[in-house]
Amino acid sequence: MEIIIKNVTDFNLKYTLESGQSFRWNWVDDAYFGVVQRQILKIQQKNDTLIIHSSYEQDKTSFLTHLHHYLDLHRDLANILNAVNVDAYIARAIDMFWGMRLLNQELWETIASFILSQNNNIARIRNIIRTISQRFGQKLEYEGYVDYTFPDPKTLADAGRDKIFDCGTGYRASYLWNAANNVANGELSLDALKLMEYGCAKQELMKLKGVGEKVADCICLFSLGHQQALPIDVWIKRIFERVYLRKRAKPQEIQDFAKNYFGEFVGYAQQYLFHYAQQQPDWDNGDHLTLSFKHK
DNA sequence: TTCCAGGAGAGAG
DNA sequence: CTCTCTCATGGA
Repeated sequence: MEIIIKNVTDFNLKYTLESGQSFRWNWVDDAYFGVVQRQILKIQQKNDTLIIHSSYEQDKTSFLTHLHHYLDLHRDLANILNAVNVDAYIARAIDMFWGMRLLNQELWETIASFILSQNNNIARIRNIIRTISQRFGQKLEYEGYVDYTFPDPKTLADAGRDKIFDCGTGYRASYLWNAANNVANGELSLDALKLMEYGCAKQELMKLKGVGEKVADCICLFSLGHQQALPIDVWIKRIFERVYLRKRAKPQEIQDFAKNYFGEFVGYAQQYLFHYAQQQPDWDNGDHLTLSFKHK
């Protein structure tokens, strides 16, 4: 089917799909291809119009509803960015990547992806996830583009640790296999997780081996829609130590400062800072905080 | 060759 | 509680 969404405000497809929160989108010729809801999606943006093609052919209304949710289009981004735009440093990040949104991705795939992300780089994470999907997922084809669903927990549990290791997952293989078993046997309920508050969901996720504070926060932010989650990876740690706190800081200190400084949408602030720092660190611009124009 | 990547677990102190 | 070491892998 084809879906045209017009008058999309404050949305940038490229920044949203290439900001390190999803590992599954591929740019081919003039469009992004990916897998959502076990269907291939082809998405293009022309100014304020989204052109979406999919192999999915049933129930257009519910598909459209899910698409809005997935792309985070139901939120008032301008309001959010205005709230976190409290100094000249993040102002540059916001200005440069205006329209970047936090996705609401499928939960199990997000759990698995960020278990695999630890002590790893984005390019290699993408390769590993592609390999796992190719070997254990279901093959899909649309307009000549071939991709694979991410395998469900039971499939990975049945495959075994060694087969997961063979996908290049390294020491994380046992973590992923363990998580797959926990979900498959009902010890961890994905449906229950979706209903929990942020703190409760994070705590529940951290019961999984291989899921610590940072990975749990990624899952909360990139799948469960908890905008107050602040994943602290090496980049975010560097930003807060060099730009904001100007000293070595433990994760909890950064959490406390950031929550107070940026407020309830700190997760969105984090995404802009992360993407900005990756492309143009600009660490030692010491005058940015004295130029602070909104923060009291 | 060594270092690094959207870290976390285990052990020592 | 905090600090340190280790865990596979591939690209720079």
